Amino acid sequence: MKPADDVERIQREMTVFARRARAAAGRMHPELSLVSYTLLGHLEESGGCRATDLAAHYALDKSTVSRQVAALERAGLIERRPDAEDQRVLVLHLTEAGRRILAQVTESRRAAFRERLADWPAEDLARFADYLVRYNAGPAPGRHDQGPTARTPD
Amino acid sequence: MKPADDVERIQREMTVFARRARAAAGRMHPELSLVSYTLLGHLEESGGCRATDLAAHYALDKSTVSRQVAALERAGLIERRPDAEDQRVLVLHLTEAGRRILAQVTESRRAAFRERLADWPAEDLARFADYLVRYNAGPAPGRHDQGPTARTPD
DNA sequence: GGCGGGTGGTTGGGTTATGCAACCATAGAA
DNA sequence: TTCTATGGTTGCATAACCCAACCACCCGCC
Repeated sequence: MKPADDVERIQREMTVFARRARAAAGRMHPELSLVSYTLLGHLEESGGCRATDLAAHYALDKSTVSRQVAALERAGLIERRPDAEDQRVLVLHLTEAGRRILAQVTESRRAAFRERLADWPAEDLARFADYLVRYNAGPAPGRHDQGPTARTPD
Repeated sequence: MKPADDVERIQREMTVFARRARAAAGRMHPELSLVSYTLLGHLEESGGCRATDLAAHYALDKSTVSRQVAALERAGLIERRPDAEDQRVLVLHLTEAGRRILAQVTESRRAAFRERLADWPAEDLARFADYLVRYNAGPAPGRHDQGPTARTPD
């Protein structure tokens, strides 16, 4: 099979996945949208970061992230701490409640995933994850985002 | 690495991909949203299908698909042909214009993908695509969709 | 010390995508 | 025929986005 075909398959299947994941997330956890969940996950993984970092990483507008973050804060799942280095910056951290909810949803999602991935060899699973990471590590298509020296889009 | 960790990585990276793809799609092809593009792609691949099939496949609501389809028809990219077997059914087909646009966008997207996937061994590419297909082929998490004998969600 | 550009964040405004529920038409079984 | 299930459409409310305007702060430079 030609690589170009694989590229198309990748695009298509990724989209299918995304759509279903969104639907499933909304269905399973009305309290935590897929985006919110993802943001929380990112916070946990990064151990706290700025709103701008989130925006860059997910190719979202500042304002969108700002609102999402505000909602998460209102819900008591994260807190914003001023940065000592830079007064403009608000570093986002998970609260205990946030950590708890996140773990809960993660576990629930994981269970669902595990079910459908049950018959996958661990090796394939790892390789699949590696592929995704590798893919996303590259520059975003048609848009510059993320990265230490991310420049503003326009 | 534990499989559970890989499962989480997969979820997270898929989401990142989805977000960026959406952003990039909107930026590159204002005329054709990511969803529309995907629907067209599905039509081409399937050689015509019902709106319900699309909804099931992408875990979208009937109404959402109905509107998207209506928009695509207004844009002259698809046409709805009554099914001889079942008068309720409208089979969706790509028009010439639709086929053309689709090819155009596909090529453009493919170029972007190719760029970032340039240094991937063809073997990895194929395997990556296979993983995605295999993943999506399974039952949707938290929701039953698609499939010959798809039962209604609720 | 005071300016001016650049960056982090918020808010106002408007658009689009989506889901849910209600409704119509047709198919199929009782 | 009547009753139920299925394909589709439409009304309505909501959520998520993006863009642009704006405020606060950092930094280099006068």
